[in-house]
Amino acid sequence: MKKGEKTKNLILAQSLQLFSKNGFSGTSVRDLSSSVGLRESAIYNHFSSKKAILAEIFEKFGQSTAGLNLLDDELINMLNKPQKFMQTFSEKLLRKWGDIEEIHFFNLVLKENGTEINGIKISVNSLLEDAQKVWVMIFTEMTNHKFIKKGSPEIFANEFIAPLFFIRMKFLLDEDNIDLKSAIKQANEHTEFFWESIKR
Amino acid sequence: MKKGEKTKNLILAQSLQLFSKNGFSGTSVRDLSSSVGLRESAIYNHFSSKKAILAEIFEKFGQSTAGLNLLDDELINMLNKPQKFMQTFSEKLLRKWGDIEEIHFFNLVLKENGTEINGIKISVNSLLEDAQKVWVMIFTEMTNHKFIKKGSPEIFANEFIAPLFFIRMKFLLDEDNIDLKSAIKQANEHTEFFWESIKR
DNA sequence: ATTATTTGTGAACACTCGTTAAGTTAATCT
DNA sequence: AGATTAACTTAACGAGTGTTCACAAATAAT
Repeated sequence: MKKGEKTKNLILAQSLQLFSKNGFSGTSVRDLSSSVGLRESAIYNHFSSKKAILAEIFEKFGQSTAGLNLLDDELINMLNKPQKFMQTFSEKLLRKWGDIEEIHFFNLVLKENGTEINGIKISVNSLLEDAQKVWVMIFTEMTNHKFIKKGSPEIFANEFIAPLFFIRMKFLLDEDNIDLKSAIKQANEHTEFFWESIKR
Repeated sequence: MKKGEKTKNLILAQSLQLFSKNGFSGTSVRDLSSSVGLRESAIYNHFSSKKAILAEIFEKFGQSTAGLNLLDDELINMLNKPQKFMQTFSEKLLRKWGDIEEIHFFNLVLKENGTEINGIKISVNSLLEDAQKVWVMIFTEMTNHKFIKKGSPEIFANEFIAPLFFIRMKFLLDEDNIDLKSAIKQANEHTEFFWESIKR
């Protein structure tokens, strides 16, 4: 890796960290540059503007917070054991959400919710909707194969996902107070409770 | 009401609006003053600093987003009809959350989450925890009187509240896309689904 | 109606902001 | 190795920041 590429990644990483903590407006280019040990002007060798940094952060981290990429073969083969499936999935999801960069990114989305960037609106909403869509698919599949009882997959999806986001906000949001253990514990409690409502 | 008090309230109202949209750092004193038709220096007749405005916003709106104040006698007398109780309460809560000032305040808390103000940390978390505590109380009462089946009131509270916050974020967050009707509809679906899990 | 007080303006302050240009050092290529 | 390109520094720009101060206008009290 060339030197330029290296510092560019460093700038991106530090920007994510600072933007998520102090917000985009609350972070100056001088804050950024000094956090990577450079002068402010050096930033512009790698990015055309401060906004361009934010844009590239969203290009890099913006996809797939929903968890679609967690659906590997091992997991898909569990579809016929819904409780096991949900438990395994939610633990994987929470572990992903517990990653420091994912935490920073979530904080950033909350802080910059509503901001336009390259004509696209940053939106907490779309995070929720993306996650919901995945689970509507999953529950549709499960009802079709009669692995769970009949009912609206949309409602099932809402009821399953909402507590996971709730847990995320409670245990995986405040950087000084991350508690992955409690998060997973409550997610298991949730899955157990939820399973009782949808089993055949 | 004297003139001074009037403009002070105007400044507070406009500040809540602008801070919630552009963030504290993203809003200048000149933005504020011009939004109420004044010069920037006039602001300092009513507030000692920009930060003091933010502090007073949190003093004014910061209490009781949890919904404790919605628990009037009419509602308490419904405790023995849990489904009716939950349905009535959540509709009241969502209507409150659908109020424009409440929407702005929620956006503000999301944006300024983690910021210290007067030594107190602004925190999304405490909003969730406050709401949860209220419902732990309620479900404890309901289990004691055997209005609902046995089980952990903490889990019940999580399972009941999480979807309400989920709904809030989906339908009562983006100012240009408020949909109270859908919010209430989904809350009713949720209550119905949830009721099946906790009825005796 | 006159005075006292409150609320507002206009201009300025010291400082920080994002960004650019010219020149220097360091890394890469042949 | 020397030549070429990439990466960084120093210095500066115009504009915007929060805040202050002397003064003017409007309101409230006598």
